[in-house]
Amino acid sequence: MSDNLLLEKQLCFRIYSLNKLMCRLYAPILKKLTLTYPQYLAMLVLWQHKEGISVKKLGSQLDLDSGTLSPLLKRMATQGLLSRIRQSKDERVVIIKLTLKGIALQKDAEHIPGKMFGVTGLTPDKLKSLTLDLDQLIDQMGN
Amino acid sequence: MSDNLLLEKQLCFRIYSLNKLMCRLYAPILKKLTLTYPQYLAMLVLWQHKEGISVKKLGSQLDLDSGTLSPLLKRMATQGLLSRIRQSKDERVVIIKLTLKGIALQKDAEHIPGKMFGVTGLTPDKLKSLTLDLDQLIDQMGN
DNA sequence: GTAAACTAAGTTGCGCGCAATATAATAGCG
DNA sequence: CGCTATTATATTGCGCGCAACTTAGTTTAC
Repeated sequence: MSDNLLLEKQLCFRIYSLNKLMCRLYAPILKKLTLTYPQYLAMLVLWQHKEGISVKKLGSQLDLDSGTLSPLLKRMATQGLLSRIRQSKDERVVIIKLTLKGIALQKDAEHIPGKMFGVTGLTPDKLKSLTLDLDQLIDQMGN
Repeated sequence: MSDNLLLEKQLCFRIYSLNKLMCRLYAPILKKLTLTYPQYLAMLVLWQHKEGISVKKLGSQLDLDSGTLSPLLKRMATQGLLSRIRQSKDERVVIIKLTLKGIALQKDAEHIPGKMFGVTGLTPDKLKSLTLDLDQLIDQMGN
């Protein structure tokens, strides 16, 4: 009976733990913007598409399906951060567009990346190489 | 307005995506063992503690609190994988102990780490260095 | 020895993440 | 044109993950 089944040996457990840690560190910061962690990730995309973006395209960037996004976006619409409008040209498509309130949140978020970078304790070079490693891994694992 | 808020620049998004990818790749394999991904992680600890372990200690190894673990362990007990017995010496403590069925599952799981390592496409050296990097990051971020 | 503080586990409620399914609109093909 | 296949979004149900709270048992301090 080999010891390959030790928790400490699993790469997946490190990813799992690190993801939880990230969420926990972001949560109190994002709470001030009334955003959850996944909502923040959605906002990152939406801030780059102030002209509006379909649920489908948003989902492909975030790697999330409509089963996750539909209720998430509905909650954000309730908060007044975005509007959900069906495209008349193709009635299947719903376009997500930030409201002025949603756009305004960007200013309050601008300090976050720098702050979190500080928390990681990484050097810029180390961040870059880790980013490359993770991208390669994500690519290899089939996304 | 700098571009620090680009999704593609975020380390946290890579961790988030990679974690989801991991779950998706493990899920079909673990389904054959009637385990979810978090349940599998719990089993890794339990297979190393066949004499039994308290919910508290299990939680500290997995970095999960009783709010997550209690229902998870209850479901696993329902499946007949483990027993939950209060310690007479200290009635607050519940000891989790694998059943014969739970112990037997280990044989069916032994092929998983090797299989998943193959999926990552990593060399043993690369796995080792990535593991060190992630451990350092987890450590720095305060666990 | 009793009140207060602490600890372990459980419960409730909510937001994901995803499988499975449903609904409705469009595209493609004969 | 009509029928099928495909596409976009939404819904349902379930298992986390965690905050907030509850319950019950133990420790501490006076």
